[in-house]
Parts: sequence; C-alpha cells; structure tokens
Amino acid sequence: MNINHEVLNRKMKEKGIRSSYQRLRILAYLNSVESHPTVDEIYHALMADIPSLSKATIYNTLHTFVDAGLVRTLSIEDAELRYDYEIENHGHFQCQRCGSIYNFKINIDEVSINGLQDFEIKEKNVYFKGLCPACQNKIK
Amino acid sequence: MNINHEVLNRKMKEKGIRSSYQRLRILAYLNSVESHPTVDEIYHALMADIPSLSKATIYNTLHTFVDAGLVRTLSIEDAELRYDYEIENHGHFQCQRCGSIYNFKINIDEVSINGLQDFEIKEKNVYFKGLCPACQNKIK
DNA sequence: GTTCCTGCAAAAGCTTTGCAGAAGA
DNA sequence: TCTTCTGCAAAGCTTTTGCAGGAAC
Repeated sequence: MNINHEVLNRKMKEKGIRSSYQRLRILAYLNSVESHPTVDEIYHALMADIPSLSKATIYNTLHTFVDAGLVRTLSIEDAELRYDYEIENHGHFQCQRCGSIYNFKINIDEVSINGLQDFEIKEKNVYFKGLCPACQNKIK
Repeated sequence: MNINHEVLNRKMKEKGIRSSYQRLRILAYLNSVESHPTVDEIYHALMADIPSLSKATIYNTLHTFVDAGLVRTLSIEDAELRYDYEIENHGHFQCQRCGSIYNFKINIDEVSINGLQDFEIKEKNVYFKGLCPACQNKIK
C-alpha cells in the first residue's frame, strides 16, 4: 500500500468510516483526478482494476463520504451529481460546449450581500458558465 | 385575459415562441411564485385549473423557455431541477433543514477571481446553504 | 393548409433499497 | 462473534421521446 493510501485510510478512520478496499479506491480516485467525476465516470475508471465493483457500492460509498464531510457534491444543472474531493471554498466553471468543469480561486467573503441577516450560512458555492479557451478556438 | 397575461404573451412572441394556453399558464405561474418550483410543483399547482395538463408538456415548455432565455434552471444538489423566472444575477440560499429556497442580493462582479483569464463567462451563479431563521428557532 | 403543440404511453437514465453472503473490527 | 459492507436485482423517480390528434398562424 502506498503512502497516499495510508493517508486516505487515516482520513476515513478519523471520520469514523470503516475502511474497505472499495472505499479506499473510490476515495483515492476522487483525490487523484482534477475533474469532478460522476458516479458513472468513477465506475468506468475503476472497473478495469475491480471487475466485481458495483454501482450501488459507489452510490452508497459516496453518500457515506458526503455525510461524513469527506467529499462534497457539486451540481451544475446536470442530470448526474458530481463529486468533489476539495472541501475548501473555490468556484467552478462549466463550459457550455464541452461540459468540462474547471476550478478557479475566488474569495467570496469579500463580496457584500443583502437579505440574509438572520440566516446561518454553512456553505458557499459559486459556479460560472460559459466557454473554455479550447472551445472558443474551435468555434472561430 | 388580464394585463399580466398580455405582458407574458408579448414576452413569448418577442422570443419567437408560439403562444398557447398551457405555455401562458406555466409562465404566469413561474412569474407569480417566489419559490423556485420543480416540474412536479408546477404540475400540481396547475392541475386544478387544467385537468388535461400533461407533465410532458411542462417539461417540453420549460425547455422551450430555457432555450429562449425566458427562464433559467437552478440546481442546488437536488434530484429535481428547479426553475427561476428571474434572469438577473442574484444568489440563492437553501435551508438544509426545510429545503426552502430564498433569494438574496449579491454583486458578484465586485469580487476578485483568479484562474479564468481566457474563459468567456456568460453566467454567474451563487448559492449558499445553511439554516433559515425559522429552522434555527425550531432547533433551539 | 401548414406548422407546431399537446397529451398519452412507453422508454431511458439516474438513484435507492432489500437481501444474502462476505469482509472488517 | 458481531457489526458493517458489498454486489445483485428490482423498484422508484425524474426526464425524454414517438406519435396521433388538435390548435395556432
């Protein structure tokens, strides 16, 4: 087992999640990719190594991770939910042509808002939509 | 036909959408409610007046509206899409306890971002999650 | 008259759930 | 040993699609 896997196993135990091979591989995959994969993408990526892997297991595992605060969901008007290993505040940009999702840095706390005086804010999300550089070139 | 309906009919024609009774009623409903209804909510709200109304018609109509830029979709990690008559930039707050969605004012353009130098941004969305005032009181 | 919309039904796709066997603590 | 997880299958939901009849232009 490589060092990264030990770190991830420790993270799971810290959150009170029992470790298993499937859970470790799913978490490691989320941790390794920059995209924000759907359940289907995770499934196809791991199927080669874990032929017995079931989609239901991926759904269950991701719910466990989300409930524990280990990963979070991200939805940008998609039919499928996407999952994000990063918990820290950052924005997401989705290209309307190719569908790819990119991260960007944003300090949302410096912006002024109005109308949430008595609300308890626990999570802030920002997502932009438009055209990525590659797709702008293709359209020209 | 009331004045509001005339305005909405004109709006549809401006966007090149053929008018119909169902479309008018769906658009009027979106325009009248402050919530951000799902297809199912729209369906149940209009069923009493239009017993023959089909869900497929609502789906088709909303796609037509979205494509024309008359309404927009809004998704906050929900299984169902929600629809929003407001096109202007504003933020959405969803209560994690009761699920209600509230609008708030935010001037997202005043915040600094990093990492989207060559991207063409067409739409900016902000959504927060947490507890609304009513649910904070209930928990205490 | 031609075009496009509606409603029904069926299909497709994502997600959840029940359960028996297997694996982890 | 006891608890919890996995994988399969089936079910549940949301959304899409094909088509005949009807409404809008």
